[in-house]
Amino acid sequence: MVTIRLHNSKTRKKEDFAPIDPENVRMYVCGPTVYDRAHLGNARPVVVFDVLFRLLRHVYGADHVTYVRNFTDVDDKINARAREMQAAGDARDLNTIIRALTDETIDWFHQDMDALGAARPTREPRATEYIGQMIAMIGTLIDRGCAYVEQGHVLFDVHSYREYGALSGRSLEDMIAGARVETAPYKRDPMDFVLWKPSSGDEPGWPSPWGRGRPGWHIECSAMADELLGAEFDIHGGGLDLQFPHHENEIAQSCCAHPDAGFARYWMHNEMVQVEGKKMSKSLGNFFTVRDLLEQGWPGEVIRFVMLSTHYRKPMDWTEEKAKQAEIILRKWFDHLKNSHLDLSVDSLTRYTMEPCVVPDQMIIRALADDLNTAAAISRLHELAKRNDYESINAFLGSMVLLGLIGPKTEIDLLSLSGVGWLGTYDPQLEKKVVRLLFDRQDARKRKDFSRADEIRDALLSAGIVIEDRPDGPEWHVGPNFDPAKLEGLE
RNA sequence: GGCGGGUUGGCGGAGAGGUUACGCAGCGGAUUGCAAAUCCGUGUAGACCGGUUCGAUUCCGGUACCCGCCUCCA
Repeated sequence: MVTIRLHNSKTRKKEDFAPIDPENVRMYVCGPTVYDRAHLGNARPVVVFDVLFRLLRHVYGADHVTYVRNFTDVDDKINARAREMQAAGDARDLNTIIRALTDETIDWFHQDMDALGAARPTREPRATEYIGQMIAMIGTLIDRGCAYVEQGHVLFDVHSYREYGALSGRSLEDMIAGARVETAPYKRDPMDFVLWKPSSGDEPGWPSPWGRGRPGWHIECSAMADELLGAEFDIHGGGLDLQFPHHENEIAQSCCAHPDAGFARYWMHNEMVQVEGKKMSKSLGNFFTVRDLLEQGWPGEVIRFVMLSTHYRKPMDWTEEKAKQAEIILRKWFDHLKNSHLDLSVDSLTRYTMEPCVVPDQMIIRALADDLNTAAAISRLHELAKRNDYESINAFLGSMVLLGLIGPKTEIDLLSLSGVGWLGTYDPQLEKKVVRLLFDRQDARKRKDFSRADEIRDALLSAGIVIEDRPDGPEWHVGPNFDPAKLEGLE
C-alpha cells in the first residue's frame, strides 16, 4: 500500500499518514456559510480536499473513508443578508427568509461544486440540525470549568486550555499585543470567544439552559465532528485563514470537552486564492464567484485544472492566461481520449468514478501521496498523454478520473461525436452543416480547387471550428472562439 | 507590533545536495497543395550577500522585496 504523506499544520512537518482505523478513515473539512454564491476562494478547499478524498478512497477503499463537510446555516452574516432582503421589500418573516436563503444557497453550492468535478462528501450536515449536540457540548464545557455564563452569553475561557495558540503558533500575550480584539463587557479576557449568545425575538433562536439564543461560530464544527466522526479522528482541513481563530477555538472546545481524546490528528490548510496577483476582494473589484466563471464560458474542468496546477500550500493566482493555457491542454487531452476508442459514455464515466475499474498511473498515485503534489501529477499526465499504447491510455484515463478532470459531468460523449459538447451547445443541425461543408471541402481538394477548399476552411475557422486533416480524413472540433452565428449564411 | 509563507528560465510551475522536471510561448526540422493539427529537435533559470560542502538553485545565517493571518472570511 502506498504511504500517504501529509503536511500537518499542527507540527509544521510532512508526516506519514496512519489512520486511526484503516477501515474507516475520517476527515472533516469546514464548509461554507450559506448566504451567497460560492466565490473562487470557497472553491479551493473543496477541490483540494476532494482530491484528498479521492486519494484516500483509492488507497483505503471507496467504502472506508468518511468525509464530512458542514454547511453553516446559522450565522450573523446570514441574518444580516435576510434583513437586507426584508428592507428591500421581502414581506416574509426573518426565519422564513433565512430558511429559503440557506436552502437556495446550498443548492447553488452543489451545482457549482458539481461543475468543478468535486464529489459530494459522505455527509454534509447543516449546523441547525445539531443545535442539541452544541448545547450539550457547551454544558460539558461549563461543567468542566472551561466556559462561563455572563449576561446571557456563554463564553469560552481561553486560559482554561493550556495549549491555546499551539496550532497557529502564537501565545495569548502575542495576540493581545495585536490589540485589535473586540473587548465586549461580558468577556473576562479579550480573547475569550462566544459559545452561545442571546437572540432577539425575530432572530433564529433555540431554547437553552442560558435562555433562547443561537450558537457562536466555532462550536458547530466541534459538535458536528464529534457527533459524526467521534472525539478523535484523522484529518481536519480548511482554508489557512481559518487556522486562527476558528480552528484554534475548535481545538480548545473539543479538547476541553474530551480531555482524553486528541481531536484531529492531522491538520491541513490550503493557501488563499489571488486574482491576477492580488488578493481577491470586493473593494478591488476582482471578486468573483464560480458561477461568474462558468457563465463566462470557462468549463468547470478548466477551473479545476487551474486549481490543481498550483500546490495547495501555495497561494493560487487565478489569471485569464492560466485559464487559457488550461483550456488548450484539456482540449488536447480530451482529443487524445476521444481518439483512443475507450468507452467514454456517461454511464461508463460514472462507473469509473464509483469503482476502480480503470487503474490510475502509479507515478500519479505517488505524486498525490506526497502531500497532494497535483502539479507533479499533471506533469505525469503530459507524459502519459504522449503515448498511444493501450496501457498508457488506460493509465491516463484512470488518472484523469482519479483527479476528477473527467467524470460523468464532462460532456465528452458529445465531444467524441462532434466536439460541440464542450460548450454545452450540442446541436445536430450544426453538426450536419459542418460535416456537409467538410465534405464539400474534400471534394474541392480532390478537384484541386484549393481556393474553394480554403474558403470553406477559413469560414469554419472564423466560426471557431478547427479542422484537422488526418491521414484517414478530416476531423474537426470546436475551438476556444466558437461562434455558431458565423456559420449562418454559409453554404 | 506579533505570527507565518514566498522569491526558479519569456510566462506558468515542480522535484532533487552532484544527472533533461513538465507545460505554454519561441526557434529549427518533418509532414501538408497551403495551413491547422501532429511528430522530432532546441532553452542550462533559481532575488541578493555570506557560510557548510569535493560540489548548493536545493542545507544554514543575514539583506532586500512581495504576500497572508492576527477583525467576518475558504
